[in-house]
Amino acid sequence: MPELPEVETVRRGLMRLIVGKSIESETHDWPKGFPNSKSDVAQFMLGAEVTDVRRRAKVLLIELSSGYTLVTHLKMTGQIVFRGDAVFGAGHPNDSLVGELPDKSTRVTIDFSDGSHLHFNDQRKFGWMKLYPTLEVPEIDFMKRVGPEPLEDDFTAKDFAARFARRKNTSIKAALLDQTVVAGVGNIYADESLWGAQIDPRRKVADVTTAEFRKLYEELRYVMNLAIEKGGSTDKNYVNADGKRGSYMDFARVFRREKQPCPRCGATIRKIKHAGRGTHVCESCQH
DNA sequence: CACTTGACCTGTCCGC
DNA sequence: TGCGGACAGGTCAAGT
Repeated sequence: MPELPEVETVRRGLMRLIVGKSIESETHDWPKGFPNSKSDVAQFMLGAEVTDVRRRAKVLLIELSSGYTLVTHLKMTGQIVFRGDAVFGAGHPNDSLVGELPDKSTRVTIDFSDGSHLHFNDQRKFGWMKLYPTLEVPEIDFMKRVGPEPLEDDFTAKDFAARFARRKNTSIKAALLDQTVVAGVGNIYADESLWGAQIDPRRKVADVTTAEFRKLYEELRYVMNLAIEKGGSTDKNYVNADGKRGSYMDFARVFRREKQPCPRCGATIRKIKHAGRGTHVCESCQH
C-alpha cells in the first residue's frame, strides 16, 4: 500500500496529533511484527514523550524523548490511526474507512496520558514496528542501502539518471521499484510516472535515453507531489492518521484504469503482469 | 554483484 | 452458495 506520498501524509498527521504526548501504556501480541520485549517497552517507551515524527523512504520514524525511535513500516496494508476522545477522531465518519478501534486487525495500541490512542492496524501482517536507539537508526541495513529521496530540492535529473547505472539489464519499472535506486517509489507511482513520461514499463534501462530519464524524473516528482497534496492514494486499505482516505486515485491516469480510455490518446489501457506486479500501460502512447 | 522468483499473511473477488 | 485460484499498494531470502 503506502508509498512515499502515503507515508508522508501519515507523518504530517502524526506531527499534528501526537508530538508532545506522553506514552502511558502499550499493548501488542505480535512477536513477529513487534519483537521488542515488555521490558524494552517499559524502559524505552513508557513515560517517554513523542518528540518528532520523521520519514525516510517508506519508513516512518517516531522519535521519543528516551533516545529511542519507534521504526515503522506499513508494507501493504498497514494503517496508523489516531483516536482522541470521539470515536471517529477529528474527521467526519463518512470519510473514514475504519470503524471503532481496536478491531480484529489491530496489532499494536499505544495509549497516551491524555486518554488518546494510536492504533497500528495491519490486515496482512507484513508490516512491523521496532524500537531502535535513535542514534543507531542510520546503521539499519535498509537505511544504509536505500537510495536518495526523490523530492529533495537538491536531487537533480542528472542524479536521478545516474542512479540507474547499476541496473542496466533490467526493465525501467523493476529499477524504479528498487528502493536502493531511488527511495519511496511503489507500484502506483511507478505506473503513473512511466505513463507521464510515455515510457513502456518493460523497456530495458540501457535503452532509456537521457531525455527520457529527464522526463521520467519530472513526472515522478509531479505525481508524488500531487499525491501528497491529495493526501495519498486509497486503493483498498490506506488511510491517513485521522483514519481518512486520500484522493489521488481520482486523478490517476493509468493505475486501476484498465479497459478505460487513455486520457492522452484515447486508446484502451491494458493491465499486464510485469516485474511480478500488476502493471498498467497505454501501449499506444508509451514506447 | 545483478537479476528473478517465491515467501510472508489475510481477505476479497471471479469463474465454475 | 460453495470452493479453488488469482490477486492485492512491499520487501527479503534464496535461487541462477
